[in-house]
Amino acid sequence: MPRISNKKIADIFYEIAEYLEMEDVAFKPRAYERAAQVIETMSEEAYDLYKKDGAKAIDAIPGVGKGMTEKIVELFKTGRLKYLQSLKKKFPVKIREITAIEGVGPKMVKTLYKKLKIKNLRDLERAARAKKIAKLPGFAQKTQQNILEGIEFLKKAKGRVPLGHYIELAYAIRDKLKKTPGISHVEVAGSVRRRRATIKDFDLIACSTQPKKLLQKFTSLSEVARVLERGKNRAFVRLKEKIDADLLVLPKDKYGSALLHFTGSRFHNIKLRTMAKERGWTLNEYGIFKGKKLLASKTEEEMYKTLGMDWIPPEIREDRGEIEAALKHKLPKLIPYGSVQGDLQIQTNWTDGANSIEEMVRAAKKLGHKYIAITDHTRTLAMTGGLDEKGLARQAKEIDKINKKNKDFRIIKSAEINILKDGKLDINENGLKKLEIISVAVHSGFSQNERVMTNRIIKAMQNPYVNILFHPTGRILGRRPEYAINIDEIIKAAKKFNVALELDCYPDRMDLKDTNVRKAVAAGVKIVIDTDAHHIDHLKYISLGEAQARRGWAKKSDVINTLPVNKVLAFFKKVRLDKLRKKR
DNA sequence: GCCGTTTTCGGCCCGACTGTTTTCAGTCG
Repeated sequence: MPRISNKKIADIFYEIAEYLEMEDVAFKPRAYERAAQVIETMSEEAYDLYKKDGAKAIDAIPGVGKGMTEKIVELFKTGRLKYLQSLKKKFPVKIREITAIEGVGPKMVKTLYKKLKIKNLRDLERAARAKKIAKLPGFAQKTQQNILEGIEFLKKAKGRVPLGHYIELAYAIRDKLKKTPGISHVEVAGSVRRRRATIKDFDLIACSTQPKKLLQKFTSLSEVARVLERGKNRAFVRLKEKIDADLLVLPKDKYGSALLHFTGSRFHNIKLRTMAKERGWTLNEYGIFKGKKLLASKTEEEMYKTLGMDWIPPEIREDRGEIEAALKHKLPKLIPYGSVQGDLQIQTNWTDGANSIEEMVRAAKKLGHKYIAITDHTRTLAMTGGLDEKGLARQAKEIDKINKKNKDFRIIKSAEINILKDGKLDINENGLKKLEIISVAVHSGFSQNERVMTNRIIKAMQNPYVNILFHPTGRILGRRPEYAINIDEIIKAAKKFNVALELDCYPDRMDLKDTNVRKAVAAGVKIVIDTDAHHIDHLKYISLGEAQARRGWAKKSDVINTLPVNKVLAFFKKVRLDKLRKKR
């Protein structure tokens, strides 16, 4: 049975949604999109659910009913989907490839295919260059030009990008707009405000008495490469950094409704609007209305309160139960920003890091950290010059020396120990004993099958010395998928063997992902938030980790390194002693 | 195609902007 990934199922459902959109089918496209989005971001693989509990487990996925369950099961059984094949037969078009162009949707694809037999991006580019597009009914010069420019952009753009590489730019743009006359509010909304691990564009909202002036300033910022849209209260630009930015400007008393609208997520908004509708109200970016009467718009708190619920932190606005919790006044108290007191994964120039231990210490202190763990790679990671037992001992001496010089700061002796293919560690027991925190990670054999990989990691976690599993699923955003592991079993083992799971918040990793954090936390597994810094400039990413922990509904008490250093060390020491005692 | 403290049938979020139009369809968020 082919192991079809969630990503693959989601891609197929998105594709179906576009084909149905093309045929003007009502409502179904959104049903498929909604299901695709849920499957794409859920914590466990649908395939694992199916193997364990059969079709009923698939049917239990929110947004997936009888029809889609059948289709998913067919994919698992045959690796194919007859329904998609029949859609493709009718319109043999690479629809998602073409609709990736900004401003080109399913309806245009249909015309392009019917009139010019355009099936993919290459056909489209050729037709546009030959000036054939402008002659089509409903198309003209401008559309043809937009298509050509859109194709050029697509060639350079990378799709969704890691938040951490762009977040500073988003806020820099916000800050530039702050000084515009007439402005009362300006804020970054959208997936940046929700702190999704990857983003597609920037959504900004502002309130101003002079929207024209503000939009003028926005579209003429030095960061802007091209203006895509510009209306009375909205503009859409393409930045030189190969990412788009959207600005919505409304009057001051609409700040709350505008911010809510532009923060999303889409499905969070849809649920709120449906709730408003059930009461005979309407909800839009201008407020909540009963007929023409305005019920709320000034602040988000007021908006939520009018709907009978508590204010919901943006990080969890994904329609994953937060609305129901807010209605019952039972939202979790999410870990506050600034809670993490020390970073427990840092590489230095002893292996593949760029800076010395002392440089890392200085940078960490500047950030307000009270401690860091030095976690250079170990022996078998040869390309990084991994340390063996002797190397670790030499490094320990160096750490002792620096610790003596720093009274108000503590360096913890640790390592990122390699889990070998059979689940053994590449540092012997004597070496392990000398470390204060023992963290382990997989760095090879990524293609092992799920059973082998899962057992391998669980075997490592059983080792009584092991405290933390680093970047548990191994994903690199946009480059490498998670390795095949059964995250449920990993979480169960983490609980059983008292091993913390890392939320590695280097922007390209963000691993554990939000939905896995939520599962781990629900299972009572402890989390640590680390940057995996290889350079002093990486330490600042810790707030991205806090953001993602919030997205996983984590509380401060779920995260070990919110504790002061003595408690952190005591915690791990106790775990080790308990495990050694049990072993005997 | 999904879903249900009104429901297993009858609903399904809402508005701005563009381009090609003479009142709107398509796209986007």
